Amino acid sequence: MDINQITRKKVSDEVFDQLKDMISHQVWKEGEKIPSQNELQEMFHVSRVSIREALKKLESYGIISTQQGRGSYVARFEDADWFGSGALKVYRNNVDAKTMRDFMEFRRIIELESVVLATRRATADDIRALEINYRQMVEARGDIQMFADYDFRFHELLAEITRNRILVKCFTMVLTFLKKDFDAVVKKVGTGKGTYYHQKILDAVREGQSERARLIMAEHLEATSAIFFEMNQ
Amino acid sequence: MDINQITRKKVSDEVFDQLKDMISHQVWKEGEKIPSQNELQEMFHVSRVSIREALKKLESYGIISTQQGRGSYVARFEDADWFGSGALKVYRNNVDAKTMRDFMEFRRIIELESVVLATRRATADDIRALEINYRQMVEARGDIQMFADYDFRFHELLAEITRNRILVKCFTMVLTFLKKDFDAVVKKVGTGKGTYYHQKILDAVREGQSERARLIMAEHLEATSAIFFEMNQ
DNA sequence: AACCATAAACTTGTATGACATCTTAAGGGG
DNA sequence: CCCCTTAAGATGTCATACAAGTTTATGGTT
Repeated sequence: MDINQITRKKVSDEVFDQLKDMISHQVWKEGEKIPSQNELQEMFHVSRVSIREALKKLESYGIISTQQGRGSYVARFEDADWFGSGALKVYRNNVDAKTMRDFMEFRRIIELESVVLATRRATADDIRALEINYRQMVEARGDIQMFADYDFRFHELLAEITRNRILVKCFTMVLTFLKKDFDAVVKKVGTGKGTYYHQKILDAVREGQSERARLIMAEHLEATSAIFFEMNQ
Repeated sequence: MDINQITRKKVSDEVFDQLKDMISHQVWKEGEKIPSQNELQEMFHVSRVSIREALKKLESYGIISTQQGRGSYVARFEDADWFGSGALKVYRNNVDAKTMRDFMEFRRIIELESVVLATRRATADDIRALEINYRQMVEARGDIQMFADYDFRFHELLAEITRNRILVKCFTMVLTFLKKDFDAVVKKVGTGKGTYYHQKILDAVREGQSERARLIMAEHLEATSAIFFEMNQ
């Protein structure tokens, strides 16, 4: 059985998490100055060392920028070098509609190319992995969250089958960002549509018809993002 | 005239840079343990605080992982969350041929889609910016490095014209990684081919023919990567 | 000899105090 | 009013000590 890891978290990490959440909830907005290290020290009742370590991590993530003699300032989303790092989650709560559209559009680019390359490069084992995933997803129809996880995993599998590590990284980055919305859409539309599209994509991949796979994926994504924008109009 | 910024760098940043370079040059290989903080302290003749700050930055970049009581270990490229951060440069020197191919393939995906979207969304100002860039590039034929920079900028402009921030970020990430190779190819083939393709792409964008723009870009990239692989066979 | 519990040594994490360096605001003399 | 000096506030660095986690050494028991 699994033991609950009871590793006490490091003080500096707790401070980091709290500051991250506070910035995420816009206690201090983009470009604004956060309290000085002395003030934070008194707020959190920890040593300045721990405060500094937390700030250093935030700075490395591109969430704040620190200047000697002046203080630390919350970075602008534009400038922030949020890619891949934990910074993505920080900004997730307060990106504007335009940025969401950008993410959706980018996802489309990645996934359409992904399914084409995957179709060309899939081995027998890859096909089998997709089939297993499909079966598991169907069987999970009772548990919508589990269903959504298998759904997500199907797309991830396709990315992995391309054998392109950069593509996989990008895919993971974008889909991690969109996971919550992804789940929301699945819960909205239920399990029917998902299995329908996945089966047709799986067939196309199995038969090596990359262009057909691409078209079905395009339909699939179209339907998904339509629901999303309907929910967030 | 430009004054040479004579800001003395922070001690911790100098330590960071040196450690980064050492890891980049595989003084310690992936998975290996780097010296303890006490040893580093004596090696660099700085306080442990500065060492710790440098290590914290490396850890935040995903270049090392630190465990209390054990030490710091160089992260594996696979696990490293190198996206966007300075970590990319660390691994640049010692990625394998497969990863290079992945980057090239990914660049192709990004750029082909980029030029299509750019063609659809370009304003009169955007066209003008591209024309100016083209003219500057032609005029810079005498200085091959400046020529390469304008060349690079042309592609970057196309990405920006899509107005998709995620696309731009990804483009920048990949091209920053490939910049050195990019320059090398330009220096190899000279200025003729570059101006030829850029002009044809510019024409297609101006006339709003996205499919044609895409095809020429495909040719352009094909030629470029052919040279690259020829140089690195 | 093999085993195991305990202690010692090593490594990272946190706290405290002091001072250096940089930035900005305040104050004072022209 | 302007400029220079000064002071106050903020971050950067150093030294020291101790806490907490991990590995190694130790020494006795079986």
